[in-house]
Amino acid sequence: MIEDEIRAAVKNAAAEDDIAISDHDIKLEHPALAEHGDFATNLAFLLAKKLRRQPMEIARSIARGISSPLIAKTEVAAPGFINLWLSDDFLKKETADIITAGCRYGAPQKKNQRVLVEHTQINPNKEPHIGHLRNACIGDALMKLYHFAAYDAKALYYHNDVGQQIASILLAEKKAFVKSDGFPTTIAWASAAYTDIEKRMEEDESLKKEKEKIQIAIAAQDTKEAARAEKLTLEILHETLDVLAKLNISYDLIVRESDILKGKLWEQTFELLKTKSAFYRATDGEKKDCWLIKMPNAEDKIIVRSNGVPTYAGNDIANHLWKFGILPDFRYEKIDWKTQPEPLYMTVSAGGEARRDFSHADAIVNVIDQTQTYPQESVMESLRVLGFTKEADHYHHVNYGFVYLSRKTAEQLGMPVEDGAMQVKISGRKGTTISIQTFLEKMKDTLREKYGEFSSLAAVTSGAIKFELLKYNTYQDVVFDLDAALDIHGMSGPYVQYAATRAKSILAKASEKYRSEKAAVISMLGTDALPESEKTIIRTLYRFPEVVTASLNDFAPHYLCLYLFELSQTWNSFYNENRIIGSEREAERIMLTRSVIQILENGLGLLGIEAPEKM
RNA sequence: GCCCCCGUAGUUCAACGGAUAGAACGGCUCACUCCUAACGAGCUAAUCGAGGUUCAAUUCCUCGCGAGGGCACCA
Repeated sequence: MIEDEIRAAVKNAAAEDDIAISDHDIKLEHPALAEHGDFATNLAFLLAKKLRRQPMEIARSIARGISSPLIAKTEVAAPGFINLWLSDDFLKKETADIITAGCRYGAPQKKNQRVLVEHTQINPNKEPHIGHLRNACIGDALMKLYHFAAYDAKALYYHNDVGQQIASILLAEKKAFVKSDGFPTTIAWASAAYTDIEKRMEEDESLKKEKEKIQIAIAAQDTKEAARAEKLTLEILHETLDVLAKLNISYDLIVRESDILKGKLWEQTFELLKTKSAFYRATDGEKKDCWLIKMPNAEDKIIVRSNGVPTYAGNDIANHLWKFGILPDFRYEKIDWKTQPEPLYMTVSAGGEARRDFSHADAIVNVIDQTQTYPQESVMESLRVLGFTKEADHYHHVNYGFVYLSRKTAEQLGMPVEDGAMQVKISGRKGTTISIQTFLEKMKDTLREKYGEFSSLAAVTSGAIKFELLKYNTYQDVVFDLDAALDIHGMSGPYVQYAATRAKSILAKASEKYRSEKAAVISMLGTDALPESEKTIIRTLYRFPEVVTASLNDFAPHYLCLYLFELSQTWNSFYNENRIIGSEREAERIMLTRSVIQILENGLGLLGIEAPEKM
C-alpha cells in the first residue's frame, strides 16, 4: 500500500541523517487541510526528545532527504510537521489500478484465518425490530469485510430454543388466551401471546407453576413439549430469516442451543472448569451451592445455579469452547427454506454430516448489544481461566447501543409518544415496538408519495435503512429518523446511491471507444498535468483501501459510510462544475467516472447496499 | 454503593494525541434552458465544569456535574 512506500521513503531519508527509526514509529495522517498536503507525519516531534534537537530542525533535515517517485513535493511546517504531496504519476496510476482491479480494488491482503461472526440471534419470542436490524446490519457488514479480505468467515445465528421464554410461549399456546388466527405470522402471534402470558403469570401463581413444568419437560428433551418447542421455534426462526433475507442478510449456520444440551457440551465444560481455582462453589451466603467464576474487575459471575443447572453464561462458555475447536464438534444438516441463499446449515445432535468448517476458529466476533457486556466478559474470563488466553484475546465483543426513534418517526408510525419526549425507546412491554416489515413498508410508502413508483424502490429503501443504521459508531445509542434516512439531501444511503446512479448514467451515454478497460488505463496514464478539480476526486479515491482496513480492524462499518458520503459529495460537486461528455478531457473524465463508480460499488457492496442503475 | 458507556452547533452525528474542531438537518441567501435539480454554492452556530500530563488535549489521567446501561440462581 501507498503508506508503506511512503514510510520506506521517510525511513531512508532519516537513515541518511543517521537517525534509525522503524516503520512503526512513522505515523502518517491525512491533514485536514489540503494546503498541508496529502500525508503528514509528526515524526520530528517524537524524535526531538530522544535526539535532543529542535523538531523543526529534525523535520527539515529529514524532509530534505525524502525522495520517491510517489512524492511530488515535501514541506516542513511549524512547529515540526513534515508534509508530503503525492505526484500526478501516482494519482493517475492509482486511478487506472482501480479500473484494472475492479471489484477487488481495496481488498486487504489475504488472511488464511477462520472467523466466526455471530450476529442477530433474536430470541424467538420477539418480532424483529429496528434494534435487531442494527445488529444484523453490523454483523453482515463485518462478514462482507472479512470476505473481502479473504478470511474464511462464517455467519452464525445462535438459536435459543430451550430458554424459559419458549416455555412461556408453549404455555400461551396451550391456554390460547390469544388466538393465533388474525395474526399474519407465527412470530407476530408469538410476540403478542408472550407479552400476554407474562402479564398473566405475574398475577396467577398456578400459571407460573404450569410454565415451570413445561420448562422442565423441554429441558428433559425427548418429550412432546421438547418436540413442540423445536418445531415452533424453527417456524419462528424461518420467518425471522425470511424478513432478513429480503434485505439480503444471510447466514451460514444456525447453532441451536438444544444441540449444546444434547451434545453434553456443558458437562464437558463443567469438568474443565472445576479443575481451576478461579472457578469455585459458594459454600454459604445468598449464593450457597452456586458455582461462580472470579471476575477481576467486577462481581463474580454465577455460572451454575444452586440447583445444578448452568446459566446462560455457562452454556455460552461451552458454545465458545466449541467455536475454538476445544470441545467435540456437532453434526450438521443442510436446510433449504427456499428464501435463503444456499447453503444454510443447522446443527443437529444425531444424523447429519460431520464438517470441519464451522468450528476451529482463529477469531470470534460476537455482535451483541451493550447491555450484555458483563456476561460476555465472564465468558472471556472463563476462557482465560481455562488457560486459553490466545483464544480469549481473539474473542471480540462488538457491542452496539440502542436504537431510539425520533419523536416524529414514532408519530408517523402511530406509536404512543409521551408528552415532551424527543425520542422514543423501543420496548415490547410498553407497546412501543415496531416490526422491520412495518418499518420497511412505511419507508416505501414515503418514497412512493415523493417520487412515484420506480424500479429501484426496494433497493433504495434497503439502502436507506442500512446506511442509517451503519453510519454511526456502533457503541453509540442512536436516534433513528425515517425522513433523515430517506433524505436525498442529507448524509444518507439514497444520496450515495444517487451519486452512483448519475455517474452510471454518464457512462451509459459515453462513446463506445472509452468503455474498454484498456482505453481507461491508457487515457489515465497520459502525460498532461492533472487539473486540481480531478485531483480532488482522486485524492479521495486512493484512500479507499485504508478505509476498508480501518473498518475491519476497528469493527467500524461507519468509517465506510462517512467515506462514501464524502466521495459522493466530492463527485457531485465535480459533476456540477465540469462537463464530462464533450469536454476537452473527455477520455480522462470518463475514466475518472468509471473509477468513482467502482469505488462506490465496492464500498456500498461492503455495507450490503446496491448501487442501482436508475433512480 | 461498585463497574461500563456517553456528554461536541438549535437537532442528529464525525474527528488514528496534531495544524483553523468536520458534516448533515434546520434557519437565512444564491443558483437551476446544460451528462438524472432526488444536484450544486455561500452564511449561521458547538467541545459540560475544574485541575493535571504533553511541544500539542474533544481525545489521556484525577475530581466534580449531567444522562443511559450493567451489577438476575433472565437470556
